Amino acid sequence: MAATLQAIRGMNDVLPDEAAGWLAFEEIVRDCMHRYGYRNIRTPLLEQTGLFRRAIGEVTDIVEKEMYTFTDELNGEQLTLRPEATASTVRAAIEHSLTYNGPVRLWYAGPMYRHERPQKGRYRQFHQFGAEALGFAGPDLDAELIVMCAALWKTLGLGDVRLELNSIGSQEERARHRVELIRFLETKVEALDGDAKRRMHSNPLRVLDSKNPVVQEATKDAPVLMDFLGEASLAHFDGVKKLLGAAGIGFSVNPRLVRGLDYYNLTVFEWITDKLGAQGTVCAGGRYDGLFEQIGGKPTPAVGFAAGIERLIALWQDAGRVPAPHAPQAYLIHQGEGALEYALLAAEALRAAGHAVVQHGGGGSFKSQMKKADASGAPIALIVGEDEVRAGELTLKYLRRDRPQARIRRDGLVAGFNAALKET
RNA sequence: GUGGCCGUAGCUCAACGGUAGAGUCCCAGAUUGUGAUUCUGGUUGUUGUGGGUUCGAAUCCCAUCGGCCACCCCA
Repeated sequence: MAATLQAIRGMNDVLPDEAAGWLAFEEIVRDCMHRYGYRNIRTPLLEQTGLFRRAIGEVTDIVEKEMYTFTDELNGEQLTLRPEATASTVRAAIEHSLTYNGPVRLWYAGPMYRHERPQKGRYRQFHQFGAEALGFAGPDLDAELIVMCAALWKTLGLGDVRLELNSIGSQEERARHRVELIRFLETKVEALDGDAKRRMHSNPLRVLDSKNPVVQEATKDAPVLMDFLGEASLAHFDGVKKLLGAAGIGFSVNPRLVRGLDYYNLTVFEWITDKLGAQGTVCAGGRYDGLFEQIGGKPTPAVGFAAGIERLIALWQDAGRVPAPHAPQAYLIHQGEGALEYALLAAEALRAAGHAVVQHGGGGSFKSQMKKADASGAPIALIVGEDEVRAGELTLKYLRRDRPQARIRRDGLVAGFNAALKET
């Protein structure tokens, strides 16, 4: 036998037992998006590498070392598996002039790819859903997205997520703060660790959310970005906070909250849990008013978020809220002369009426068929033997209730079955 | 990319230098047309892979692949 083939590291099979939960989860997300007026968009998993380099930022970790990038050997194009979907969504919006007639609300879901070392809640192929409100400038959409998330957590029954909020202002405001921050960090350089020193010039904001207590202590009097925000930025932030207050959504302002991707401005937010170990961020987003221009579109304000499906499903499981998979309504056992054809047609009649009926396959003794019927979780076993075929009937046995089994007429099958289902 | 722990039956695990085992699951029978309990019997392995040490390796050593967790970073 050839060497065993296995899935690529960090890319997981979602097996049927678990996939049932995924389907239920996705259905809840779809329903939520629909209720808020967001329309689905499906973009390719593969894009030109340049899209992500320009959108996400050349000096981010994602672009520098985490992208699955390769050359298409057939035509020499540089391609990348999407590490996130906002860039693709905006690219599609520009390419198809989606905001020509005014702003649009969009949502997506699907796999993303980042070449990181796998650990709890972090995989090389992982799944996100997200929403993007394109063409809206005011704080109302920032708030709407956050309110929508809160509603979704409520539907899912997740209690252990908290909201952190910040405003990172405009590019100009960040630039002025950056100068002051670097000046401050240079005075503390002996207290900084290697990571902090490295980032001091490349991404000084990142130094502020270091997990190293020594670095935290040394930077506790660092210049705060919030103090550099002008009137317009502060008004926008106040608008968001006021709406969240009105909606009764609790949050804490974290002045050190920054986002990993370059395209954000003004509002940034994260939904965080303490229940998933080191990967506590379950959903994150913010405003990205500059992104359209950055990748060649007309200036268009926009705001969005992305949520990690694996992380949310893990939380959902912890909370014990994942619904049990649907069992079939009946398991159909057959044995003897003419029973197979008879059973097949009976099953088809029930399925046409909307019922989930599993017909036993692969032979086996009557006893083993009964065992399969039990294991299927179905409330009812339907039995077809030579007796039933001759009589034009089926035997109906309740598997989960102590009720006598009964014969039902084949020509009144659907009605008889419906009546029996009510007794389960 | 860095570090720690770990890879034995489909699953959960034992054996820690001397014959690879248990539970569970699965299959069959007890019960020839009636499941989930019980009893009886049965199948299941290149001990992740490749080298090395040894009379002898699941066990010790090295490499490699994979898993888990953390760092970095992120959803």
